[in-house]
Amino acid sequence: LKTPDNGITIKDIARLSGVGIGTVSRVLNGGVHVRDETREKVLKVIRKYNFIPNKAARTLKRGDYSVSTIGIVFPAVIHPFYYEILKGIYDGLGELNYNLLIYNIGQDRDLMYEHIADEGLAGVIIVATPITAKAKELFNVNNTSYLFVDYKDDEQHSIFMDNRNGGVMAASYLAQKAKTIAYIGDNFTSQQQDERYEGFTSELKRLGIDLAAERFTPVYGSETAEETIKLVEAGIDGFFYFCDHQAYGGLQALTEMKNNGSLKEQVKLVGFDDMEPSQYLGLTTIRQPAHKLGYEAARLIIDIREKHRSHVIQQAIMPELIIRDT
Amino acid sequence: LKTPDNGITIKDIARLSGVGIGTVSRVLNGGVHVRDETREKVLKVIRKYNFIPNKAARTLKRGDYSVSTIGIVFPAVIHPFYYEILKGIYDGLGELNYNLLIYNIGQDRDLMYEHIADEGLAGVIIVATPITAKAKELFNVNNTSYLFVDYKDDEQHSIFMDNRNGGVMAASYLAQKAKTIAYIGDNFTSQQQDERYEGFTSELKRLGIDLAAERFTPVYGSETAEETIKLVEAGIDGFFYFCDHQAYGGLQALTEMKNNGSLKEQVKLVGFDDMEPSQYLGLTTIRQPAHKLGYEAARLIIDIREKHRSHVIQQAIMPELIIRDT
DNA sequence: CTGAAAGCGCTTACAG
DNA sequence: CTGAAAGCGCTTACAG
Repeated sequence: LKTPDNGITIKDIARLSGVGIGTVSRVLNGGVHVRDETREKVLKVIRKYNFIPNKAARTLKRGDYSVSTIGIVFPAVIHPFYYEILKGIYDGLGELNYNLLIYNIGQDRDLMYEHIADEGLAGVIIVATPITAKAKELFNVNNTSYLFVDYKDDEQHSIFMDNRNGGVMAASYLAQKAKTIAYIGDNFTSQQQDERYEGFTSELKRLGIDLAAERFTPVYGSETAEETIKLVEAGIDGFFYFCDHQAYGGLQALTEMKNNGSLKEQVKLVGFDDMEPSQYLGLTTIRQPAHKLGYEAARLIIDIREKHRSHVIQQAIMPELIIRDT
Repeated sequence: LKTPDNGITIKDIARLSGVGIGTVSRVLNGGVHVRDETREKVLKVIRKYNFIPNKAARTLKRGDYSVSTIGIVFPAVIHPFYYEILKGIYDGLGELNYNLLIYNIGQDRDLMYEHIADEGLAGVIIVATPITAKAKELFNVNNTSYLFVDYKDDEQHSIFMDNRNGGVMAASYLAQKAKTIAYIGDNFTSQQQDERYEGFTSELKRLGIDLAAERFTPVYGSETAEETIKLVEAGIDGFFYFCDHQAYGGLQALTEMKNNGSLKEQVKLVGFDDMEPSQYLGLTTIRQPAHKLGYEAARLIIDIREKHRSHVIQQAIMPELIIRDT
């Protein structure tokens, strides 16, 4: 998790080169007011011992401003959708001149948050995952602002999709186009899926339609296609998938059935995300403006930091039904 | 570029809350051995003055190992391909427990490199762009290892695609499938394009074929499709595009022509990258294993740092011709 | 539970 | 040109 520096200090270098530490420091900082001969001597020792100046000491003494950096935390499993969000964050922070520090320590989340909290960051963006009460406490004590993205925490700043309404949109579309409707979801539980599912089933119920079947499969792999084929054979003609990548599996199933002549009637598919391939594949889907989500998050975290707002921001972004061939 | 802290120190907080600085520090560090009443009092002042502990002082005193962080530099314009590389870097560094610090300061590159150099990073990965001699000098003096990815610097550690051979592959494929061949490239100059172009044209020449036309268009937008239509009408039946996204424009042109009946003969297209939509679209392309490139880069920069190698690493990765429908 | 003090590794006036 | 010393803002034994 951490790497020690090699333990050599400016004092060692001074002793080893037979000069004072001030002289070593001068060599390190541009070498002005140092005799060439002395400088060479010191430089040789520095290189020999692979000396790296202690950054903390340097910063402390110099009274450096800290370069503005925003920390980013991703969930353990990264769906491609999150990369779209990351692009948005990168673009948004770029305009505001902030760097991104992406944390990547999977094993011990608590330790990670401890780190983040005393990193002195300008803010932290937490993508698509909750955090522990302990982590929140750490952030608070250290005055580190944080913002949830694509996740709704009722008591903290959050910017998120209106997943429930996305589910409603899918339901009302399929209700018009299909007779027997199924849901194929992700076999991982998530707030996002819970809400889409709730919106989808509630709207179906409101329209007097029963959900005919539901399956939960991995986002990647062949299972989604296989389940789709079975369900089509069982008479389902309308599918709502948790995400586009699962819908691609459905699309593949349909192509297969078309090719071997087993597809009897029209089957409608609705995805969720509107990832790049969807436009080329003609997939009807619920579009999440991922880039916008990230971009807005970037602006928001800076805003929170600067304005020191007292009220909790809860910003919902509405998805959009994109009707294509399916 | 930088933000000053608000100038408040632990000393101020101590004075303002009527306690010693040790007590403030204890509150800051978990609050053990502090009376609840005292803690609340101090916390109130901390919050009131929005005190953020100086990270440098903390780190220095604690003798913290520095958490291992690798800096990442992107070119000003980010092609989606680089995000694939980033995923690979993220995954590779994740396994090794390093964080990613993505620099995002577009305006003043030199100042950025200065920053990076005295950041005390475990290493720097520079994606698809050269750097100035001055930046190299800064990295060297501060003992900061760096590695070029998807760019070849003959004198520095580099991991890159064999773009020239990619061009050769495209040429030999099209030479078999088409009679009249054109190149449609990016209207930005880059090392990558220079090499693909060189490989492509050299191989055509070797096979006794003349390049019938070349055009340079923006990667995004409608120009590529428009140019493709014009060239097909002029008799071109084989296209090599700088990248998949330009080839998608070509694909779109073909679909359009097919639909209005103006497509007389078979036209072959070859892209470069093998981005996700390509597999769905049946695009023949030269695959660059972008994820692998990033993943290997992550392992390499750590290796360079740990082994303190003296010889320069020059690792070429071979692309692969993926034949699909076009 | 709390305060006073030492010291982390540097940089930078200040003398010489 | 060079050395000795102060001090950056914290943390953490050490007393009390």
